[in-house]
Amino acid sequence: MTDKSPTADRPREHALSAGLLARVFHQPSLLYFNAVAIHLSIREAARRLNVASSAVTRQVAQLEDALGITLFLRDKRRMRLSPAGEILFRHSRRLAAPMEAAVSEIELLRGVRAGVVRIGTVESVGLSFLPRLISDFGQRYPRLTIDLSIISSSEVVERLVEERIDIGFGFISKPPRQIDIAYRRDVHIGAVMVPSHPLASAKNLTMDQCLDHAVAVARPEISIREVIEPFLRRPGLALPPMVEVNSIRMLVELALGGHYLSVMTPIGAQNEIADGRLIFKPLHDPGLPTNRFGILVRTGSALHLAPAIFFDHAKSYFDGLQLPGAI
Amino acid sequence: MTDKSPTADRPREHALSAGLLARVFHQPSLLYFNAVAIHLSIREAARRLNVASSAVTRQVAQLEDALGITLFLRDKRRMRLSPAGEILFRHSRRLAAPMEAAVSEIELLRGVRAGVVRIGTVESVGLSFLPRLISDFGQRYPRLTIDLSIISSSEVVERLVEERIDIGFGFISKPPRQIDIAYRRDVHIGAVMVPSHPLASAKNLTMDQCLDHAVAVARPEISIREVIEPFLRRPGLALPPMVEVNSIRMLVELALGGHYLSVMTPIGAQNEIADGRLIFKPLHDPGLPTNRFGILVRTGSALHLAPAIFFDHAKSYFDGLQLPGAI
DNA sequence: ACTTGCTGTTGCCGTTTCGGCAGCATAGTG
DNA sequence: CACTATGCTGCCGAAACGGCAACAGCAAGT
Repeated sequence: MTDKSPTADRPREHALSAGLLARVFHQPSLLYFNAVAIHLSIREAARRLNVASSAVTRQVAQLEDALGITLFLRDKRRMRLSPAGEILFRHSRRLAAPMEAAVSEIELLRGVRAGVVRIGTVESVGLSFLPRLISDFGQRYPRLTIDLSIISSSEVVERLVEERIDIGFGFISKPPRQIDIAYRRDVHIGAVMVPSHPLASAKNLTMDQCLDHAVAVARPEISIREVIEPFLRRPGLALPPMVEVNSIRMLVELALGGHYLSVMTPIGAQNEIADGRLIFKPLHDPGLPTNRFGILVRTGSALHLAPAIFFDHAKSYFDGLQLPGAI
Repeated sequence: MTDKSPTADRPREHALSAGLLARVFHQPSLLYFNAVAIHLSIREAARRLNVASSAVTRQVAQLEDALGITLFLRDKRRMRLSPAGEILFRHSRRLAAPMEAAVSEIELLRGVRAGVVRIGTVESVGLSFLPRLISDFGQRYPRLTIDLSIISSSEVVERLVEERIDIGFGFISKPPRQIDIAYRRDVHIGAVMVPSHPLASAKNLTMDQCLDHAVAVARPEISIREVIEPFLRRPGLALPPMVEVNSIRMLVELALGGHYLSVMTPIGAQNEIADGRLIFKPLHDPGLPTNRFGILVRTGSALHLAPAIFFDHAKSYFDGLQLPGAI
C-alpha cells in the first residue's frame, strides 16, 4: 500500500527516460504517428518502436479517423506527410519539453537531481527579503546549492553580463542591452525616521524640508544616490551636515538613533517600520522618480533548470508580498 | 475505405473540441490527474469526466506507479496536490496549446477556418519577393485573405504601432521600442549599373568614384537615403548632377537606361542582375553600413494564428533564399 | 520475364487495459 | 444515531492493443 506521508515517493529502479515519459503521458497513436513522420516508413517505425507494423498502421489510421484528417499520403510503397501531417508533426514536437521539465523539476524537488543557483543582490534586498525566500526555497529543494553574493547594483549587472551569476536583485532603471529586468516593482523614495522626529507629522514632505534637519544618505556607489542627487540642492542656502554611508543597513541604524533622517526606500527597514520603531514618509518633490526594484536575468539565453525554478519561486514570493512603499 | 487522394480529408460531423483533442492525444491517466488536481476530489472529477470514481482512482494510482512519484496527499476525505503533483500539474498546462494550435492551423489549411493577414511593405520588397511568397502561401491556405499595402519604411513602423497591419517588411535599423525585428538580413549597399558602364570593371568601388559619373539616388523619405547621405560628399569638388527619386523601381529603370549609376541595394533589381542586364558592385567606403532588411512585428503581443503562420512561411522563404548582396 | 525482397494493409485472435457495479471503511453533518 | 459524503478494492464484461499470417503491389536483380 502506498506510503501517505508528505513527499513520500514510489521509488523506481530506473530513471525516467524520454521514451518512457512519452508512453506514460501520450496516446500510442500520437507516438506511432511521430515515429512514422520521422522515418516515413511504417515498417521502420515499427522496428524502432518494437511493435508489429500492423499496430502502427492501425494506430495511425485511428488517429486520422479521430481527427477527420489525412496525415500521410501513401505513394506506392512510400509514406509522405500530408500538409496537415506536417503541421501536426511540427506542433507535436512541443509536447516533450513540458513533461521532461516537470520530471526534471520533480527530481530536483526529491533531491535526486542536484543544481546550483548563483545569485547577486544589493544589500538592502539581500538582508531583508532573500533570507526568507532562500529558506523557503532550500526546504523545498534540498539538493540545490545557493551561491549568494551581496554586491552593488552595478556589480550585479556586471556579473550577470559576465555569466558569473544567474540571477540578480537590485535597483536598476536602465540596464544594458544584455540584461533583462524580468520582474519589476517600483517603490517610493522617502524619509525613514523615528516617530518622534519633528518631521514625523509633516504632510507632503519634500526634500527641502528634510534638509532643514540632519540627513543621512547613501554614497554615490549605491544606486539610489544617483536618483536623489539632483534633489540634494537648496539654492541660496547651505546644505545641512549630512552623513554619507555605503550601507543601507547603516542608514536604518542611523535613523533608529533618532538624530538622523535617512533618505531611502523602505526596503531594508521594513521590519522596523512594521513594528513601529521607524516610520516611512514618501517624498513629494515634483519630478522625483520612484526607485525600480528588479529581478535581473540575461537577455535571450534561457535559464538553466535550477535558476529558472528559483526565479519562478522568487517571482511568486514577490507577487504575494506587500512591499512597503510599493506603487 | 479511406480516400487516398492528396489532401483529401476525413470529414467529421462535429468540430474538434479541446476535450476531444485531449482524449485523442493524451493518456487518460494524465487527463484524470488534471481533473483531480483541479477539483481536489476524485468523485467530483469523475462526475465532470463522466466516468466512475473507481476509474479515476485507478488511473491516478497507475500514473503515480509509472512515475514513481506521489502526486496527491490523501488527507482523510480530502485530496491535496503534493509538491511533485503541483509541478506536474503546472507543466501539464502547456500541453493543450500545441495540439490546439496544430488543429487550428490544419483547419486554416483545409479552408475550414478563415483568417486575414495585413501586411505593409516597402516597394522594393513588395514588388520583388512578396508576389512569389504570397502566391505560394495563398495556394496553401486558400481561405486566408491577404491585405497588402506598399508604403514607406517609416509608415510600416507607424502602422505596426497603430495595429493597422500585422507584419511589416522594410529596412529599419533602429525601430521604436514597440517594434521587433523578428527576422533580419543585412545587405550590402552598392552601385547598380549596366555592364557597359565605365565603372563596371572598377575594383573596390567607392562613392567618390561613383560621383565622377551621373548618379541616381533615393529621395530622403526612402530609408536608404539616410544611410548613404553622409557619403554623398566630396570636399573641394562639386557634386555631379544627381537624380533623386522616390521609387526603387525608378532607380532600376534609370540604371537600365545606361546613363545613370543607381546607388541602392540589389533588392528590387535582382531579376535584372540575375539575367545580366544590370550588375551590382558593393561600395567599399570605410564606415558605410549595410542596409538591414527586416520582417517586423509588434513587440510582446503574440501574433494571431493567420499572421503567425504567414510569418513562419515568410521566414522559411527568406531563410532558403539566396538574397543578392546579402552578407 | 521471372524471382526475390520490400512495402502497407487486413482478418483473426489472445492478451491487456479500461471502466462500471457493488460494497467497504471512514469522516462529516444534522 | 442516521444519513450523506469521501476514496478505495474486488470482480467482471467490454474495449483496445498488438502479434501472427497472409495478401496485393512495387522495386530491384538475374
